[in-house]
Amino acid sequence: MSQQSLRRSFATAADVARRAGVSRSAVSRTFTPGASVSNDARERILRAADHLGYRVNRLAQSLINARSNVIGLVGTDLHQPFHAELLATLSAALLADGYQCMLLNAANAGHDMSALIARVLEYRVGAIVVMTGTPPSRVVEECLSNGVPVILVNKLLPGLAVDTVVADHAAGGRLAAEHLLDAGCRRLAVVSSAARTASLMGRLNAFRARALTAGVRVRVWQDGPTDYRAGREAARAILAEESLDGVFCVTDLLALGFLDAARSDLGRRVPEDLSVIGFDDIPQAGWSAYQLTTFCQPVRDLANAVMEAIRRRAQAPVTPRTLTTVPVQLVVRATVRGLAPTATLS
Amino acid sequence: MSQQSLRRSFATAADVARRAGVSRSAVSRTFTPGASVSNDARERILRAADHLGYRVNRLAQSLINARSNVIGLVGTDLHQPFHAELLATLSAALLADGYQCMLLNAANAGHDMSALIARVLEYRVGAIVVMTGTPPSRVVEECLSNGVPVILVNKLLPGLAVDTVVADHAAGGRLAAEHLLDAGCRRLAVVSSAARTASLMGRLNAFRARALTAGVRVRVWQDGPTDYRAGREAARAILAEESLDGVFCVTDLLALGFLDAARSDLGRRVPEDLSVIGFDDIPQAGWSAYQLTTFCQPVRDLANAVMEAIRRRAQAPVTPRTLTTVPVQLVVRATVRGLAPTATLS
DNA sequence: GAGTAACTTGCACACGTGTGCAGTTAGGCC
DNA sequence: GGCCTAACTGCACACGTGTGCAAGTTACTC
Repeated sequence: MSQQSLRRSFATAADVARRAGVSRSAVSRTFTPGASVSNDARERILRAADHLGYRVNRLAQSLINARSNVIGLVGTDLHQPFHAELLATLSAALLADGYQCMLLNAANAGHDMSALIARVLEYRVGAIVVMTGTPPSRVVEECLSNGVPVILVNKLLPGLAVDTVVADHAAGGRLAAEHLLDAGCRRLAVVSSAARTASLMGRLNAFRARALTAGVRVRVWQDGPTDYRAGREAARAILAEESLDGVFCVTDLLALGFLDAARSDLGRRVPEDLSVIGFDDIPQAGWSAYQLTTFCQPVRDLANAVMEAIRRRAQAPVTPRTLTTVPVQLVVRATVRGLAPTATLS
Repeated sequence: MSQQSLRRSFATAADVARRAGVSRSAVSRTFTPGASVSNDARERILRAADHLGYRVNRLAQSLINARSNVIGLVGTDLHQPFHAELLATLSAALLADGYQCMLLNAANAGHDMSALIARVLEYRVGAIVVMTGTPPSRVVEECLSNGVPVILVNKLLPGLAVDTVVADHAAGGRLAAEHLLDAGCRRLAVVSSAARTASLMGRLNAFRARALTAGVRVRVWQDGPTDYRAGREAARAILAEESLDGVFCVTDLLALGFLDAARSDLGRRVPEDLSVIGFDDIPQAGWSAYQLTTFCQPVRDLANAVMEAIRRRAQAPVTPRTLTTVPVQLVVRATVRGLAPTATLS
């Protein structure tokens, strides 16, 4: 295909212009929607561009516009099912809208996160979406003061002009309590983690508040991370020391670990002796070894809300901050007593 | 912090130079490792830069160098546990080495993938890593002819000058067969998918070949995707029509679905009646509801090999293609008859 | 003290693109 | 045919940075 440019680097607009016998401006205009080029010239240019394998240099383009259409995606624990699903959905939506995603894996959380965000600022990203983990507000302020919008998913940073998208954690916690109470559970516990995230605390507090309304006290466990292993350890600790009949785990991973330990290590029957509810509705929750009753956090709705916020900021950068709440939905399966659906496994 | 530049955009090197009373070159050199600046000037410049919140504009920088230190990461099915883990590990390694990751989620695979790669080429990425899915060789050729190295993980594209990193799928398949034969299984099957990937076919063929060596024929199932649901369906189809005592699922997700269907839908006892082996060692394989015997595909080694290849190409772009094979490791758990470890669950 | 080497510094050009402005051309209408 | 409008085209500047080159400065050696 390419003749002399075999080992050379990319063709430039000037190369295309030379081959098509026009000025470089014409080439630029051909690739700029809405610009004015004659059909004849456009056709010659497109042919030349195709022949040379021309690709617009976004670096130069973004340099002019002072802003690239790259979006920074910040996240931690990307391997966790829910985070992975959110990332997959969000990145697909961004790509479909013509954006590019720069992935910031803040694996070693905390102070590292500011360094990562600072690095991505060097690319003049069009926006930064924080999916997981909480960024220090100093960094967020820096983004905002430089005109880079920040969008937070499932976390709250009051006092900053950031758009925020959250699932309705409080409704989930409240419904979880009601569901367990309806099933006749009276000795309740909630299993959370040492990370006092806004989303986790929202679920926990709403659960406890609703239970108290019914005169039921709640044993609270907050320790370790929010993964499978922590769920198992919570079960061993909690179930050994007191007898419970209803547990709300603020995360599916916690719930699945809790379930496994309760069943195989501690010999409890679920849901006969013990009811368990999770949160997130990760794929594993639906696997037939678990059939966990949980809450679906609609990832697609979250992603859509984020896209909405990005588009809004792109058009009008100075609009006031926005808070979008996405409803959650109870998914009834088979880990709550008496309320199991007439089991039909597809 | 910022005085007049509150709502302004980013500060430039010229701004810093003005404030520090030096030329713009000095600023550039201050942020270029190994360049020559006096300590006095450097200090004044750093102070001014800090005050103004200066960040090097990588767009302009990469425009000069004709190459950015952004790496394109191509993948499909990012929500699948193994893919998510590979992505998490690889992105962390890249960030630790000073690179940035541009994520290309080729969710709607096939022809879309070329469009995505073409788009990321516009950012003059330093390299492209294909983690999942197979890119059309036309696009790969375009990358190479433009001097953008391509690195393939777990797939083979013969005849192209691409560096390749693969796990030792053949060894895994062979060992799986041996492990089942050692356990006394004689009625074997392998469960794969309709996707005839090099990695999947490598596992399958080696398994079958090794079994044939022992005079055992193998029932082969290749249908649907490589997920949990497909594993269940395979179990229903295969176990209904013939009696088997050893099954190798080429993916853990397939194996877990197979296990669940075999146990709860079809009433088989595992491992007493039926032995099952998976591949990948995703976290769920170790959960106590499954305790799946499988092969660990060492994600960290794969990531390291990729990093190695990137560094090599960065230094010497014209070195001949490289093929790195990463060994896999049998993880013995409890789904193969008679060979379960003396169970101690930590 | 002179010569020289090493180190600093600023100028000016280059990277590849978008776009305002002015100039040119084509086409329609009287 | 002359005039007016609309469409098209090219020039030249701008974006923010890296770096070769030459000029300037400092320090060291004989």
